Amino acid sequence: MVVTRFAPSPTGYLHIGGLRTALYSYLWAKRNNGKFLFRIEDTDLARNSKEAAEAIVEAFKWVGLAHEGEIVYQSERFDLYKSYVQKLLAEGKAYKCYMSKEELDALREGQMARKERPRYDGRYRDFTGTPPAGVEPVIRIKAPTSGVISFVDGVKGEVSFNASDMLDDFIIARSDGTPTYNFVVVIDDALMGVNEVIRGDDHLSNTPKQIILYQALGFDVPKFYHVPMILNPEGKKLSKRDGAVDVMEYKREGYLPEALLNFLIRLGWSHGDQEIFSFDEMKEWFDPNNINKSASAYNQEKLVWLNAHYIKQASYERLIEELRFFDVDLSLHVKKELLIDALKDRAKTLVEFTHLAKQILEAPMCYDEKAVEKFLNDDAVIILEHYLEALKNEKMVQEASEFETFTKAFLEERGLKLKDLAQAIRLAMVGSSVSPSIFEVLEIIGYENVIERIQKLISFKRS
RNA sequence: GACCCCAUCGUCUAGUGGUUAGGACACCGCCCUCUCAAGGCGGGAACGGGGGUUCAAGUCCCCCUGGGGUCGCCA
Repeated sequence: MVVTRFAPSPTGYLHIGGLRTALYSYLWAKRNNGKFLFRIEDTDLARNSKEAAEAIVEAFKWVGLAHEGEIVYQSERFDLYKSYVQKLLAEGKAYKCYMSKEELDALREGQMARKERPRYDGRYRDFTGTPPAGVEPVIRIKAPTSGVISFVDGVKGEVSFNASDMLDDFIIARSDGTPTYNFVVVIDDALMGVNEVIRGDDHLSNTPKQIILYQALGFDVPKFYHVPMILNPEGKKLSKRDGAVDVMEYKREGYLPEALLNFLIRLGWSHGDQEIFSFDEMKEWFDPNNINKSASAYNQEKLVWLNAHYIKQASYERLIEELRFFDVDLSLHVKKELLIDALKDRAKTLVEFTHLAKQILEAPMCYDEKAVEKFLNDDAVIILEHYLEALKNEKMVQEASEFETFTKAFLEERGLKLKDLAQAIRLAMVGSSVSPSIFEVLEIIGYENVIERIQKLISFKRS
């Protein structure tokens, strides 16, 4: 059975790159009827926060990736890790190192000055004398000093490292007794039964260290997939300066989670020429073995296009529900379906959707200057006034088709074209020269409000 | 600097020795049209460079260049 996991460290929000590896892990587990587990890597008590862990879980909920079982918190498993440290110590596979931080820093500085790769020199590897007083030791693993460590990565293919220029006796437990990252990752993955690890390729060079640990601990080494990083549009590492990296920021900006997921799955992976993937299709076809080897640049336009696509596809109920987050409640509006139909081809995000909706729902507070100048000259005001009179005399016009019939008859009597009046009406309705079809807008706004808005524009122009 | 990884249109990608190098986003043009979108049709646009191997190289090998990652008592 395939068991995968997502294991973020709670130092902030859920990063977009993290979400992508989580998605891949989730999909691969689902495709194989396996399990997708969730673990919070909070061994560094000083840097982690409860709030950050909660924020990540919340983001996970938003995108709809469900994990199996309880969330594992590493901070609650220190005793477990300690027992494995003791085991390695007892077996002579790890040892106490009494080197102080100052000594270590001095060693590194010297190495850097000589342009060498900074590394521990192994001075306590075979130490048997009496330890220096007043130094709490760290625990180091005895790593091989020669040979080659290689593994077959599901994405990169065969990768190998020379132990001699890669490894040193790295620390598995700090002087305060807490275990370090590489150590706990290995123990937890092994104990949780994780056998396929999909993660960012920034972990590629940690992998030989972890393999050493798997072997020292007597665990099976899992299959690794190192997925390339997401770059910014300039091809550099994605950072906060490049816009949204926090997943929840996408929610605030009006993106649908399925658009985000669809965007992420196509960043580095493909299924022929297909662009749009339903969640079921993702689960059916995703395979980490054909993830692209090269890094891909974040491309906002594609996300926007995908989002527009999913907005077009969304049901009335869904859209009404999503819009609540932006303080727009359409549920009681009599023309809500017409409104939604009119806007969903035009809004690229839900934020845009709310702006467009409000523009129609609320009478304009001001008018676009250029539009007034261009479409509301003296002749146009007169036509509009006549139109207003005619409309008042008509008593009641309701549907878009009725507004259209009425308007066209009005124009024909005067030998005018729709062009001569349409923009003036639009200006009266929404305050600008851009809107959905005016007849639909008129129906949505309703006879009485239409009259009011036309009157308002005329008096604005006349004053 | 050392080590590791990578390299097809501007971007995401298809391509696994023989292709007019395909699709999508973006861009441009046309159609539709009450504006703006949406939609339809069409267009420009790529194999980083140099050596090999081969009848044949975007595809295999080497070098260069360029990019990315990692080198913590962070994860």
